Amino acid sequence: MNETATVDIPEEIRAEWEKLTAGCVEVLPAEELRDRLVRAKRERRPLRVKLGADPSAPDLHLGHTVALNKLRQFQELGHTVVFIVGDFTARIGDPTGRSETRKPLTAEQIQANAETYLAQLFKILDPERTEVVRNSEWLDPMRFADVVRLTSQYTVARMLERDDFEKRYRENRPIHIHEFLYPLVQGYDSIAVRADIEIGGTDQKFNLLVGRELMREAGMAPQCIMTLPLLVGLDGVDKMSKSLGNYIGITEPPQEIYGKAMSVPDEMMRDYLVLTLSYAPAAADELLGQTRDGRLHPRDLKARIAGELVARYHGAGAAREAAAHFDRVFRQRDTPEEIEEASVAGEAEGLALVRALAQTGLAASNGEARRLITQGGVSVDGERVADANLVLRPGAYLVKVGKRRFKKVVVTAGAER
RNA sequence: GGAGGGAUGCCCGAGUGGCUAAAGGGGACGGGCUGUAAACCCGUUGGCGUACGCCUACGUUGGUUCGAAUCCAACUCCCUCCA
Repeated sequence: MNETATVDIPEEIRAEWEKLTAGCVEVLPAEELRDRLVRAKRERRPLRVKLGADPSAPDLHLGHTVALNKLRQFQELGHTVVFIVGDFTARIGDPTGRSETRKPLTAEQIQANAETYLAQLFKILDPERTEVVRNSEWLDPMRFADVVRLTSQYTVARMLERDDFEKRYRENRPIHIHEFLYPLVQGYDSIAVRADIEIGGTDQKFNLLVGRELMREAGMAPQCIMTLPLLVGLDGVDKMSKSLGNYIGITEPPQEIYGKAMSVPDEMMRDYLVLTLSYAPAAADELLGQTRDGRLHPRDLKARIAGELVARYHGAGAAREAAAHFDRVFRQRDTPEEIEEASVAGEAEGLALVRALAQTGLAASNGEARRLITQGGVSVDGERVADANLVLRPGAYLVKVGKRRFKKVVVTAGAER
């Protein structure tokens, strides 16, 4: 929020301005956004705020919610969200980056994904103020001549300005021609939905700007763009993404959300407060200040974040339960209230613990089970197991692996069949 | 059309005939400590067997050899450069 600070904001929209630009990295151009907000207010005309997403993976995680939260804030001020389901783009499969080539999705998969997507979307967005459109609506009917016309509005040199293209070009790594089409298609979407504003992560800046160019070319007022930080994932290093496994999915069970949130590095707490919980930056800083001068324990602040995240997606009751569960299992090292039960068949004299672990899924293989025992990671009925050759006689046992995996293992005598 | 480079375990990446189940890093997992599934430190990290051991694995197929990830041939895929 650097350059926006220099813009004069009239009193009539001061509060909204603060709210809407909170957490943003860039607002371009700030004057245009200001003017649009003022005009919208005077004319009582909601602005159209665009966000597009390819329904390639059906589950939303907190990273996605950063932009959605921002859209929600627009809605709270009366504006309209135009959500574009990139069903056309998903069909082609975006090979951007060095991630392994994404297999193109079938129409059915896209349809199914889009549906779960939308269902999750409205956990955050207000359906009353959301228009959902699919970009196949206007991309499917395009003829090749239309595509050529679109491509003629941009140059290779300008395309190469995009960071990741420039980098790959310089490093002699492949850039596929159709990747050049993506920014153009995204920009064309803006024309199709007559966007006033488009928001996206900082990695989208280039594409968002292309939208401006194309709109201007088309004789429309170019959209304003707002970029949001990329939420860093649980590892504290890379952006949150499903493929990196450092994510918290919004449909995950309460205990998972809570636990994963507790594993977020301390330094990330501010981002989580502002970006995932929509705290005003000043309020977040106040809390962090308290942790520094000892009035608030960092752990307690993190617990608050974890609890509020659970509450957001599962309700306050679930949040309390998740917190209680976490304290019980991880702080007091106690056993959880509910433990999954698994039954395994043994011989008359029982079954080797190693096998029991492998067969109940507590270990991936006998070898891993043996390793876990050797490393002191397994306990049975509260006793740490030292002997890797321990045999469980028929009966029921509470088996714990590591710090957080429990299972009630029932060993039955006499092999079935 | 021509020339060159490459394909290794979950990922990255070393390894150019036996000492290589394969260096190193990342990730993951376990332990210690703690404020937590933070941070930090230590350890483990193909499968099967209690174990000497056996099996599977270095793009695919075949070959050379007592012995190959390492040599040869063909094939598949990928990348770069010149035109």
